[in-house]
Amino acid sequence: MSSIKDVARRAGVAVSTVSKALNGYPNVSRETRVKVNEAVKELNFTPNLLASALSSKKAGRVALLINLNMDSQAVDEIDMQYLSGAISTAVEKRLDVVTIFFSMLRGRSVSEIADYFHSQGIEGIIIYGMGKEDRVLQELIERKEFRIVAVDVPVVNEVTSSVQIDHGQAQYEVARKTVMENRGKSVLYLSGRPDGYVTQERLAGIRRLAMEEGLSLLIKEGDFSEKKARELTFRYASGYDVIVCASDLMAIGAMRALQEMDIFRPVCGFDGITLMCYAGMQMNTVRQDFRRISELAMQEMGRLLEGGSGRRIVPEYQIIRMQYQDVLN
Amino acid sequence: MSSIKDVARRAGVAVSTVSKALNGYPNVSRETRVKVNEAVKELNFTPNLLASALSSKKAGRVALLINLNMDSQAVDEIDMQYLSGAISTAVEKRLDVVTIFFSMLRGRSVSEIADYFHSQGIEGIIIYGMGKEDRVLQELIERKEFRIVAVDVPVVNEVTSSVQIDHGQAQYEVARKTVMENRGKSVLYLSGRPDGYVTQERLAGIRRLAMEEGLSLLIKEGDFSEKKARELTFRYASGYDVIVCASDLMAIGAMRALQEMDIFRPVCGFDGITLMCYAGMQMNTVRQDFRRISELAMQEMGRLLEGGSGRRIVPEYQIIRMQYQDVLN
DNA sequence: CTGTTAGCGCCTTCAG
DNA sequence: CTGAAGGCGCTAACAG
Repeated sequence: MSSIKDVARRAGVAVSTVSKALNGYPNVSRETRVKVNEAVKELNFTPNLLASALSSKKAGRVALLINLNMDSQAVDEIDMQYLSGAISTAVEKRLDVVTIFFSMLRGRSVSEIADYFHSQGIEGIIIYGMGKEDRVLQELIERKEFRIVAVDVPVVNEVTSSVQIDHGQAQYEVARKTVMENRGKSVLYLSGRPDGYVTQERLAGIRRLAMEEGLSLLIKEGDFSEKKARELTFRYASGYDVIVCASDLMAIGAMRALQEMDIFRPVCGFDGITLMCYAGMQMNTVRQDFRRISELAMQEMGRLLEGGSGRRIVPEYQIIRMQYQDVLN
Repeated sequence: MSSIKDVARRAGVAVSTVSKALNGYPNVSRETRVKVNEAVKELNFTPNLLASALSSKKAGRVALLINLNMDSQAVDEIDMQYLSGAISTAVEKRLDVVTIFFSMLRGRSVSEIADYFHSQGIEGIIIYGMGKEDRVLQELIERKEFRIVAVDVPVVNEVTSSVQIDHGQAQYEVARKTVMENRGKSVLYLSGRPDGYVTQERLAGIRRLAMEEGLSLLIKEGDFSEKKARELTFRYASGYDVIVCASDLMAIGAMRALQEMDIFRPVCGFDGITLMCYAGMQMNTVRQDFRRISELAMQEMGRLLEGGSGRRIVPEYQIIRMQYQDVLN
């Protein structure tokens, strides 16, 4: 590996000049810039990130904080989409990325975590699936020591932004479609974990629908759990016309229960994960593009890292009526 | 963030002494070691990885090279298991990890890739799902510039190891079980992509079985593709007693086809992914513990990074007869 | 516009 | 066993 020194010698200039030329500083003449670039090509020079980060105090490293829930292994798809979206746009933006699972942080205090990040040269954090009760992350955000982008959580300040779809509206529309199609008058709603931010928004959406359409509505906490959804469906489904679930996994659980009970009720899910196709389920769902959401998050991170100020972003969400489709087509 | 200097001052010793104490050098007295540790605690000192890496020329960073195939989104589970296993043991071993997708390397030459890794301070690479034809990775390994652990690929040299299950034996056993249970006399085998290393080993396994049991055997390239498996099943299944697939995804494809054809043939899969349960399929599969495999890979990487020499590791594989289980249990 | 000079935070000989 | 000094590769004032 050749260093900046070699380039300088080869180009017949000083190291600092090379540095400036490479980092796009304005005060470098056309000629020298060309000379430097030639030397770089010839030597196949690639700047040492570690050194550059140490020296400039700008590592440009961002941590992807994701919450792997090992309980329901079926949602890997979402996490992979998140990862893949974030990483690919990080490459474009020449940002370094480390993946960190929530479980690695468990039991550590906020300052321990902060120190850990600092010591790793991490300046930005993208948080996926943060809970409402998560005091530690909450505080990490409040400290404002890191640029943060929170996905699906409406927390913002000078240095943190949020990226999310409009969950309330999405829940409203997908539920509305299902109810209308089936002329339902009563709805059993299986909600997410009560400490999730999205849970509240989606609840608001279904409540608005119930209000507007004069539906009778029973809300039960399904905790995003397939199992729990199944149990709740067994208990309450017979008394309601339509079942609306705050996640696909719960919808699958509800479907399973209905099959066993041998009664029919229209069910609607939410995320639109591929699994649904494999499970052979047919229902309406919002079609979330998790990859895109994550790309946006990283995009926003890039802005923040370059000194942009935090703010809230709400990208347009899109609802695609999803029918049962054989995955093979 | 306090630096090593602060610690030195607080402990009343020189920076170099702190460094030695912290890095477990032998020539430091018991007392000073204690003093240093106290100072570290009090100041909540966390060494700066970037600086330490730059200075020592040992970054301890390892890249996870994974091959996300966006075509069949159903195998995210495996990749997530890989990631999660590798990352969690990397944390234990205090190794820094970056996740890199194959797609990010496409079109780049070997030396470009090598430079990229070097510039990132990457010393080790764990390769998941490398193909046989992959000249670039092949050469990267041959260069011996990086410590490498190849998962499921039997490539080794002084600085690269391999971690894998015994695919031949596994294929043999799972197929054997299925054939015996159904008293089959002929087998349709849907193999994986021809350039995959594991494909050959599994083929050898099924061939051995056919030989030993005197089965008639038809082998077709299924390319690990659900769609292709489906087509092949349509074409050939009726003439054979049992269908053996080199991957779960293909097994699902085969099952789908059989359902549509409305004929019954026992099918056996391979990996044992969770999806099978959701798809409502019942069949024998090897139960691979991808997480564990990845943990072993990282373990081995740790060894290599500490100067251990490369060699081949074949952990014991375990076969668990997997029945159809409702995921809710 | 270009070169000189300090560091960034840590590790590592080499004297003491 | 401990401390002083040099340097890893690069950036960032500051002079020229």
